[in-house]
Amino acid sequence: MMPNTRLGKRSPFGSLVGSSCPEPNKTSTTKATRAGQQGISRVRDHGDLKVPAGNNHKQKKIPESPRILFVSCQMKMSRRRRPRLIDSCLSQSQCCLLPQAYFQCGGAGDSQTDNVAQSTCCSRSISSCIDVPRSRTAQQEVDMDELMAAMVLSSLSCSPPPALQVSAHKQTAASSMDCGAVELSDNSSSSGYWSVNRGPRSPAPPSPTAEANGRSATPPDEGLDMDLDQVLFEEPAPRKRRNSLKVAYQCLWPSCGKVLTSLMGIKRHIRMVHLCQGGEHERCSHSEEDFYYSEINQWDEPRRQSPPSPPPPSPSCSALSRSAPSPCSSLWQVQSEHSYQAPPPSHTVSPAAATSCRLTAPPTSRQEPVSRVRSVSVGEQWLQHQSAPCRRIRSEAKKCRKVYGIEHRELWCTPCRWKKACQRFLD
DNA sequence: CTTGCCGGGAG
DNA sequence: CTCCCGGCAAG
Repeated sequence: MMPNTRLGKRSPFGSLVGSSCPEPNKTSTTKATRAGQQGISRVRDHGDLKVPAGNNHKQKKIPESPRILFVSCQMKMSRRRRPRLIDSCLSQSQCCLLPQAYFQCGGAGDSQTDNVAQSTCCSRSISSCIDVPRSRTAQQEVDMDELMAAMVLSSLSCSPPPALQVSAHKQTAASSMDCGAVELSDNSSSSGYWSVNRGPRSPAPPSPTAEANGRSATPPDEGLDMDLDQVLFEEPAPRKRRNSLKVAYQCLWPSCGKVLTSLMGIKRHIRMVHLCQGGEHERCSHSEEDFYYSEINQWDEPRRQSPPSPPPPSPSCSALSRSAPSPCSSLWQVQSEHSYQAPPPSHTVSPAAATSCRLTAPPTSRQEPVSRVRSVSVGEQWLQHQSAPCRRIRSEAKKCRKVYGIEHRELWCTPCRWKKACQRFLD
């Protein structure tokens, strides 16, 4: 046999994933313990997948795409949802086990330190803000682990802050614009951004009064409806973006939902309206507003239906849940990222890819995205998917039972007769 | 409920 | 080894 390599029956990867559970005593293993071990190990095995390096032909390589998705989704999590572990990490002022260039979590939130961090921007000083590298030239091969972790923890550190003083804010805003511009012009894949094809620093910063009036002075015709049924999620591909693509940014703040077409506008809106309303300067770090808007891309089609005003938010919904796509669409978003998960039948991926739990080919390029939404909830969806393992989908493939029927059991292949995995109609 | 199939036992 | 089946999990 292959000890410690089987997850148990119906393992998430079709019995192809190793189990981290030691096999205590085969003969004395009761059903209950077996079942319990399965349940536990499934969840856990996604965390620490133990896939022996190619010593078993049945082993499948676990794709990296979930992480990529995770990064690209730029998961945003409210403090409420912060895992306790990370919470304790934050509370203890411990530097998280992350590349500090991406994220540092300091406990005190010293404003002086913040300033230092902003000025050096790539320094390794402890800061309560997210330390976004000012320039990462040609780092397209950024470690996805680091990115993922950075995204998670940076999002966690950016819980809704109360406010910031205006004077301090301007300084922060300036540097924020600076870094933001660099980041936008940077490769989008490195930061989870979808870079908007805008020249860096193109618009001059508007006057503070204009900023203050930004909420009401927003052109109302920029309201875009997030047609979540048609939301497709892709990896950033800015170069392929067509000219007809409209980009808008929706504020994810609870009870807001404002949509602006300008990145700076939405940042300014978030910063001014939501982040920096009271005091507490240190909570309002630059780049924090990145986590409170979501980019909406819409192809230039005459499909606008709704009035431009933002939809009335449901009072019971948080920003996360409000921005959450419907289960269907988010599922599709996730699935579209993972070739090993079957797409829903109504989308453009060919049905052949539906059985891609076997990890055959990467997902086909989908050429008809109508709109895209970077939203908080995709990360959560990803987490849910992580805990709901990639199971062996009941495929369309015929099985002996289906083909011949129970009455012709003698025609079945032997494994089918033995209630094993069918080997005649492999899918 | 059905279906696929893993784990395990009997011979 | 073959053969069979309990039982789990997904649909």
